[in-house]
Amino acid sequence: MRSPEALARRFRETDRKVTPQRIAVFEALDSGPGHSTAEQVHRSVTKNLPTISLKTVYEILRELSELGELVMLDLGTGAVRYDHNLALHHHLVCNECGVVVDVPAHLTDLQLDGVEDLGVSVSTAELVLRGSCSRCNTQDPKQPSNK
Amino acid sequence: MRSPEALARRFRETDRKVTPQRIAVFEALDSGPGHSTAEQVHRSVTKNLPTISLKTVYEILRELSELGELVMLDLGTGAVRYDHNLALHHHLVCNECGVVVDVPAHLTDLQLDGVEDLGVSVSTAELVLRGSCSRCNTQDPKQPSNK
DNA sequence: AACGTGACAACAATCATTGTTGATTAGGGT
DNA sequence: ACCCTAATCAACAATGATTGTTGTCACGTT
Repeated sequence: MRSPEALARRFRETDRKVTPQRIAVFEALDSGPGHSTAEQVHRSVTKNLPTISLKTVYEILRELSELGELVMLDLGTGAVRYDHNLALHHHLVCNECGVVVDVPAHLTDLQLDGVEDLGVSVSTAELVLRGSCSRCNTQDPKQPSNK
Repeated sequence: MRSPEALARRFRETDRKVTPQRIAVFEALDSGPGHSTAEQVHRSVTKNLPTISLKTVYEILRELSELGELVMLDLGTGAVRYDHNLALHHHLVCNECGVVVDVPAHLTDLQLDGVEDLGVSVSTAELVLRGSCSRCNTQDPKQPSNK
C-alpha cells in the first residue's frame, strides 16, 4: 500500500472527500501490521478517533480495495483480511497462533500449464499454505511456559 | 468419498448410529455434485426426508469431515463447501457462473522448497484458481442469448 | 446565507453457522 | 422382548461478520 498522503491524493483525484475518518484509517493501515481484519483496523483507529463507526471502517476499506490499494483476503479464519502488500505473494497461516505470514512469490514455483487441458482459463492463483510460523516453530519443540 | 454403505459401516465402527437422516445425507452426497453447500445438501435430502433440519445436516457433515470422509472448503463464495473428492486436487472457481472445478494435482507443479527459508514449516497447500470454466469459456466469446 | 451532495453514526437486518433444550429413539445387556 | 442410557433429533434462540437504511451534518458552491 502507499503512504497515507498518496492515498489522500488518490481519493481527491477520484472525487472522494478526504475526511478525518479516512485519514485515520489510512494511517492505521500504514502503521499497523498487514492482513488486519476490519475489526482490528477499527480498534486501532478508535484510539485517535473514538467515535468512528465500524461501518465506516468497512466502507473505507471497501473503497480502498475498489481502487486496488489493498486486497481483500479470505483465508478461512472467520473474517476477511485487508492486505496492503501489493507485491505478488502468497500466504501461510500458522495453525498454532493464527498469524499470517507473507510468502514472496519468488520462493515458490507454481506451474499451471497442465490446467488449461481442462478447457478452463486461469486468471488468478491464490495459494494458501498452512503450517507453523517461525516463531511457533522455534518455541514449540516442547518448551513449556510460553502461554 | 465412499459409498453410502461404506459410510454406514464406518459410522457403526466408530460407535455412531446409522439413522435415516444419516443415510439420506450419505446418499445425497453420493449422488449429488461435489462441492455442495450445507444448504444444497439439505435441499436435496428433504426430497426424501422432508422433516430433516438444516442443523442436523450441518452436524452430519461435520462428523463426516471429522472422519476424513469429506473436506470442508472455504472458497470465499459465502458458504462452506463440502468436498467428497478425497484425491489430492485443487480448485478453480469460475468467475462467471460460480461453479467449482476440480483440478487434479498432477496438472499443476508446485514447488515450495524456498518457503522453508522463512523458518516456517508447511503442512498443507491449498491452491484456489479463479478464471472461467470450460463451459463459460466456449459460450462466452460474445455469443449472446445464453442468460 | 440557502443548497445540494456526499459522508457519517446509529441502528436494524441479513446470512451462515452454532448453541441450547427438551423430547424421541436406537440397541446392548438383562 | 424389555429397559436403560446415551445418542439423536427438531425447534428455537444466539452468534459473528457484514451490509442495508435512515436521518443528520459538514462542506464546497451559487
